Amino acid sequence: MSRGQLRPIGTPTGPPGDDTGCTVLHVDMDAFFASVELLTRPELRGLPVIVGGGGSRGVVLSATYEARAFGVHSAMPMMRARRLCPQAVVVPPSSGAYSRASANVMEVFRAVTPLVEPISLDEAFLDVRGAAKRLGTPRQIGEEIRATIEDEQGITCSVGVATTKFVAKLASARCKPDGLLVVPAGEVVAFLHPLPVGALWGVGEKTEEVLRKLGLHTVGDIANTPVGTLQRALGPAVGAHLSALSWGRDERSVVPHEPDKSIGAEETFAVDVDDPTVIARELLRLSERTAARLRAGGQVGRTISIKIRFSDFTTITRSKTLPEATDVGRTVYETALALYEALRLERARLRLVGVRVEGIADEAVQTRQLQLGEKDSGWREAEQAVDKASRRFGAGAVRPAALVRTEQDGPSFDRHIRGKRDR
DNA sequence: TCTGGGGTCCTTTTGCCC
DNA sequence: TCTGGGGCAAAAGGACCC
Repeated sequence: MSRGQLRPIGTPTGPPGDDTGCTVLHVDMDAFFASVELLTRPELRGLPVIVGGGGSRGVVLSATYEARAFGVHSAMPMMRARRLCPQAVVVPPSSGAYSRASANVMEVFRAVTPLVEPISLDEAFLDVRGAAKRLGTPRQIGEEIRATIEDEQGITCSVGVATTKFVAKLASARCKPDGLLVVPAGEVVAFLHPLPVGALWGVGEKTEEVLRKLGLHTVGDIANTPVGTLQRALGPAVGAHLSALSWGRDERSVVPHEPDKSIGAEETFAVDVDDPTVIARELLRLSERTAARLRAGGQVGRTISIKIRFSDFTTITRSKTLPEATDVGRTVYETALALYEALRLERARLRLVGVRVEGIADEAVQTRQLQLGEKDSGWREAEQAVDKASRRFGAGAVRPAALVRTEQDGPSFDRHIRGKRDR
């Protein structure tokens, strides 16, 4: 499929104002985090740059194309990335800058259509059906978006234009970086079938392996396999889904805003931990953080779950559903701690702990019976006061006593108050 | 090669009720 | 009274995505 040369621009062959039958755009920023970093550090342009945590256990969050040339890609362990590309400049992530840049590009999208579905900070689907009269064909809209973002934000993006979300997403991936690709309705099957199975949304390492054992290597192979065979190998839902995708069938529409179904926080320790006191303190911190986010969004949740990852990377979860939904950190913590203690881990070495609240609903629509002297109520008011203080004085200004670090807690505290680390 | 942190969705198992 | 099984919700695990 040639890039951007499928049809002459402006010669309608389909419905008026639409030269391809396409209605969906997928916009994907190129090496987003790394590109944002380059805005403030132009001297790094042209160099291999890797954004990622500095610690020994970090992974690559984003890498410039110069770094990718060495085989570096996102989600790769930092250790490995440094080995592959020792000359790379490693930059710690600055999440605030990414959020701001993301908000700016989302604004550009919303100027085109209100039907914007963000998938992450750096990606979104746009339904441009309603924008055609005002702004031209989907291809022209895509080019306009690309030019605007490059002018205003100084970063490039790639745009896939298609009849469905999933084909649009594959199209943007095919024309990366800094490209645009239109896949007209009539060319969907020809576009899809040569692709490797791993290109399909929902096919990761495990599924790919199952498919490989069935002798299926391309999307076309899947298309020519009976649905029943796929379903027996992969389960009814996944099997049917992949079969449909392989023929370009994807009913999902562009939905502007889906509320979160769960909110959580987790942390990988710098070194494995077996001390129950340290683990309990971490559960408290994560519970407070999660509950604060619930309150900030005016939400409550009923199911509390914890996640434990052992030093060998095996992972378990435990959950408990409460009679009443809550947004109180203390309640989240007490439930999380009880779940942890019930495991009776006997000082097993843990790599990660996490806390998550599921079954989320708007606090306003919940009938709030808790205010009538339930044990939550006192904590709730206290935590709301903390929220208020945090907004005025900054996060962490007020914390549970167990989270106030003491001198023997080590270097990170020292660094914090003394500004340097020399003891 | 040694694997982050934020999520979603699907499947299987289990316990409960009738 | 015992047993089977349908239906359901919760719990647990796992694959996957960015």
